[in-house]
Amino acid sequence: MAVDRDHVLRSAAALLTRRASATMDDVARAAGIGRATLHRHFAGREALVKALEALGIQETEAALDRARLDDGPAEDALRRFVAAVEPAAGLLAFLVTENQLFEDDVHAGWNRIDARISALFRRGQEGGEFRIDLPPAWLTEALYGLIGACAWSIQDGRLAARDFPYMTAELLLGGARRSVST
Amino acid sequence: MAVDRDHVLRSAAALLTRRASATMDDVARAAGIGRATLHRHFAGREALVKALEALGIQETEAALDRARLDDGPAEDALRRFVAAVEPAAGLLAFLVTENQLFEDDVHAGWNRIDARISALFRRGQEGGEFRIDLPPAWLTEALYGLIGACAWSIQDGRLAARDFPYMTAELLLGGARRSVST
Amino acid sequence: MAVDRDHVLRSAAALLTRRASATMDDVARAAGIGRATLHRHFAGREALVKALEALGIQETEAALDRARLDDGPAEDALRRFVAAVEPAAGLLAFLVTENQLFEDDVHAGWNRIDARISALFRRGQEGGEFRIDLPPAWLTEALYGLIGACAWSIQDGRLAARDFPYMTAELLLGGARRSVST
Amino acid sequence: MAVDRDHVLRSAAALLTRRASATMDDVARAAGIGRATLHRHFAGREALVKALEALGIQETEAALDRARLDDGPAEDALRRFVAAVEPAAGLLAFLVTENQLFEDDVHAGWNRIDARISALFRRGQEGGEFRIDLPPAWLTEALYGLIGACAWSIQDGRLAARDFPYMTAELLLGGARRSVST
DNA sequence: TATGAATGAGTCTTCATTCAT
DNA sequence: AATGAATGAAGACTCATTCAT
Repeated sequence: MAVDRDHVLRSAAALLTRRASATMDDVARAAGIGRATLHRHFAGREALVKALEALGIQETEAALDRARLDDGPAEDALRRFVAAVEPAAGLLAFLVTENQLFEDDVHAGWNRIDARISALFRRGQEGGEFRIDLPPAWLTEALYGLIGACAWSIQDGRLAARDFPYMTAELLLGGARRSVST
Repeated sequence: MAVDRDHVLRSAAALLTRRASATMDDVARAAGIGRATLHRHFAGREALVKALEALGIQETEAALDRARLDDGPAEDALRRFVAAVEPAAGLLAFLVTENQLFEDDVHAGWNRIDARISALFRRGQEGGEFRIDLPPAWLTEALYGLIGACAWSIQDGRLAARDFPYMTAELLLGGARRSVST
Repeated sequence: MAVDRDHVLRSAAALLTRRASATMDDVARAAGIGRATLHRHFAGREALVKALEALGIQETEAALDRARLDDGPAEDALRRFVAAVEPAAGLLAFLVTENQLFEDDVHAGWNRIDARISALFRRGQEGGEFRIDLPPAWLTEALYGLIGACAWSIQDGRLAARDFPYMTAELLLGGARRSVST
Repeated sequence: MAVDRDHVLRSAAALLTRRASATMDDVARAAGIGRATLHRHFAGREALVKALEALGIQETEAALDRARLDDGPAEDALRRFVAAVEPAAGLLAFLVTENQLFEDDVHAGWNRIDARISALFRRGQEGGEFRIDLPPAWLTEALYGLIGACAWSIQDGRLAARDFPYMTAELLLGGARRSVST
């Protein structure tokens, strides 16, 4: 009964996102296997974290692909991305808080993601959709922050997962202020 | 040469906010004292973290007080709070990511803060300033997320500290979209 | 090569009886295992001491059982007990000097032992075998003291283990004075 | 208000006899002074212990002197010694359990005491007062054991201090058995 | 392959001791 | 002389990792 490597990764992501200091023992127990078996799947803690990072990068980039960021209004593209990235929100939140030991390929992947999202905001600014007093880099960081806040709220049961795209996109796009023209 | 307990707390906050897994040895070195002396000031790691949490609660509540949340337009009150809380942004980010061992007084303090900020958003909604499709609880969480994102950006040098209030308040209030009426 | 928990306990007893301040490292080395392995078997120093106490209680009570204290002359019963308890003399001496953290079950066990030995002395007094000017409680304490003295003498090589029962029982029963009637 | 060095020694003896692992802090608090002050009186823990040992040796030898061991029947001499040593029983018990780091003068003192007490028992044996099947060395050890048991019983409140000489001497001399000729 | 047992490395904590006042 | 503050050294404990079955 070969233990599914992906299953281990998923449960590890869920656990480590919530509590970055979780023990390898905790991770193993969360996956329903023994410590030693966990070590057979991932050479060590570092390898596990790297695998999580790689998975987060991969799923985020896949979400970016699915969102076709270059098509149509930037606002719609952003909504598509937020909806597409929802399943990986936990992994993304994990990545955001682990922003130190990024090395090599993970760092490169993160840069690619940054660049694509920033480019989207820039396109929106140049197209007159987005305001220009908030730099794309900050809008990108803010998006990460909102995704993280949303993911944590969902994990703690304060928010329903199905509300994620609306809450995140609406706040980022329109803010809390009541729109003047409405 | 009496070591100031407050000084130890400040440097510990700066370090632990950046790297939650920092060793007691690291914390001591950051404060310029020995491990044993650190233990004289804080009975153990747990006591240190609790002291940090208490400080974060305290400073955030002080910022809420200074912002006079009940005075004038809710939007202005929010701006005042964001500006007032800026020095404690790192502590606040630390609190947000440590969302587990909240116990007793810290939990109570956090609830007080939550209640006051939520009440501000509710006042804004009832006064017609804020949109009503985003619940106050989510707006509150989003504010935490933005403050955290901002604090991390500043710590990593991607954002200037003096831009904190504007970036945070503007995004939260107006969003990225270009205002229709402009 | 599974390390026997009982073997660890035995060597720990031998060491701690001799030197109560022995390090966990010392205990581990005496058992031929590493510090961490010792911690796998006993959650901590306190747990180890409690296990030793429990073992001492258990072996002493077993010796009491084997000695059939209620059968025949009290003097013979006492001789049987002293002979039966000899292998556990070190543990008993350890218990006597650790007379503080007795809690819960250990305390209860110690009380049971006290009661049974005191009852034996009382039976001897009531049967006319033992003098009545020395209270049973003191005779019991004296027995502990003699057992301890004997155990220490053996450990330090000043006395042969096979002489233990004779030396202890003879002195306790007859004292140093030459018997008048002999 | 010069703190009395002897007072510190006395309270330290009382504490360390009860709990050999007591902290220097505990010792200082028991003496009503600060840790640092304790260190002004005794260069270190080792020095304190050595001072205690020296005091124990000194008081025991003084008791031996006062008892005039060579005068009259050995039995009476033993009674005199037990009575004389009663105030130092706690110190003696401490010495008995600390039987390792005896070095130099302390060891020599202990040997002197051993020799004098053993000589007393030997004199009793040769004079026909004491039985000859229990070697003087063991009788000496047994005396220490009984003194220790008595001291512990007194400290724990299970025995009155004024009963010490009778209980100890009677048991050691006559044992528990009812004397035949009585 | 999976796992209980064992352990080296490293962190946390305490204690005896020193220092500055 | 006495003491609060500071700390080096050492012990207790945990965790990631390896090994034998």
